Amino acid sequence: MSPAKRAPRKPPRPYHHGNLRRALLDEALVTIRAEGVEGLTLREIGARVGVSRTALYRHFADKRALLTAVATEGFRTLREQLVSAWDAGGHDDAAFQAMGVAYIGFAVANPSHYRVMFGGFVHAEVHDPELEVEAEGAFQALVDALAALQRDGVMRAEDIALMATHVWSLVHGVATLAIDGQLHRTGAFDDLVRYSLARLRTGIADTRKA
Amino acid sequence: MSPAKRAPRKPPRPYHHGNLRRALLDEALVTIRAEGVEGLTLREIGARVGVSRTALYRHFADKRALLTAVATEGFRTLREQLVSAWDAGGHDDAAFQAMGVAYIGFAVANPSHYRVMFGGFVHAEVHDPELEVEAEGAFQALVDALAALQRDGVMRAEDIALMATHVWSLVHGVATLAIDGQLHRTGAFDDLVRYSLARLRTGIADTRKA
DNA sequence: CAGCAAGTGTTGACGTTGTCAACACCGTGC
DNA sequence: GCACGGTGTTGACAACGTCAACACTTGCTG
Repeated sequence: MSPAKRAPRKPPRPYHHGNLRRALLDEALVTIRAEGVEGLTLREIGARVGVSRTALYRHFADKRALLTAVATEGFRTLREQLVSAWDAGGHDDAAFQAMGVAYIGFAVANPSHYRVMFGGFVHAEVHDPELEVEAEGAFQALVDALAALQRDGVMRAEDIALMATHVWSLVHGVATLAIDGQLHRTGAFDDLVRYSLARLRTGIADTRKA
Repeated sequence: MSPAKRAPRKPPRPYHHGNLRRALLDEALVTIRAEGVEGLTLREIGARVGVSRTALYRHFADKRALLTAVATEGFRTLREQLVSAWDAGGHDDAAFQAMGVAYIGFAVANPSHYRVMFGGFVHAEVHDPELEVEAEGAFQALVDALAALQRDGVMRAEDIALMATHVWSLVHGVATLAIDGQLHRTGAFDDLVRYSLARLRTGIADTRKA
């Protein structure tokens, strides 16, 4: 055994962590992914990062603030994936379908994270400006794509916010029902996604003659 | 002050409650409605019913079981309201729209209750047979209506489970986004509901010549 | 009618959790 | 070289879900 009981030389971890906020956020996301939102405890993520249970309070006001930050990152990631899908395609009809698949895919691949974003653990009359910005950004990705399609005469030339919200509602609905395990009634999940996006498209497509 | 400290004559409440399960369920729903799911504590609802904190365990296995029962009642109420809307109309296109309005209306009028049904507080790999039955019943109301409309040539003659799930996804999406306060970007909520249901209808309508 | 068993409700206690208050350590600027 | 704000720690507390042990009540069996 090492004789030095006190004053250990070269402690492997200095008193100040360096970027504890980042580390806590990462660890929180890992834990949520593994055990769900309900399984997240402040004490455990502190321990996992190698820090005491209340160190977190120097970086987040409370548990809700931590979850809000997690949600904010989720919206940022979601927007990136939506934009990627849209840009990878030809900014056309097919690319729009790909965006829908990407949205639902994000939710299904990260169910617990998605739940933090929409499950009511956050906000509830509290407005976090940073969260609003990122959520708005993800929504805007959808609006931009629809605007392009309207311009090209692919989609109806209607109130774009209304149309975007309609589209969002559908993919959000499919995503949350899938996450909640409510889709066992239908056959293959991929078939449902394809069908639903096709019917969505029919509903908002421009049917005028060119 | 009454001299009788012990052995009070005629206790206003007998030892056995009579129908404690029913009372607990009602009180739980009232509390959830008032303070949300997160605000529900077993101790408080016990106290509110005038019973000790653990009396509840004679009627529900644990907190989750109580919430599952609340969710089950929610699905039952939802089905009733859907069927009412469908039957009140002429079993036609307009009645179907009314069903959509009723669905979203239920969620918006009972946001916390709706969240218990879909927010992942329940099931999560656990299957409650009674819950499944009621959830299935609500879904079936939708299937029945769509089947009638397909028969009448109003809606496309496609896989009915697929179509019903698509419809369900849309109304569920609108409902949850509304509950989560994510629809402030759009204008009047009623306009969105009308628009969304109209576009939904276009997407699944039968366009063949009669 | 005696008594026993199952059902129902109570009290006490335990471990866990989020959070606050008070204190300790660290780095930087005067 | 020293004060100070930022950062991390320990101790404590109330609230919560849940278990175990006990008490009362009702209804059945002999």
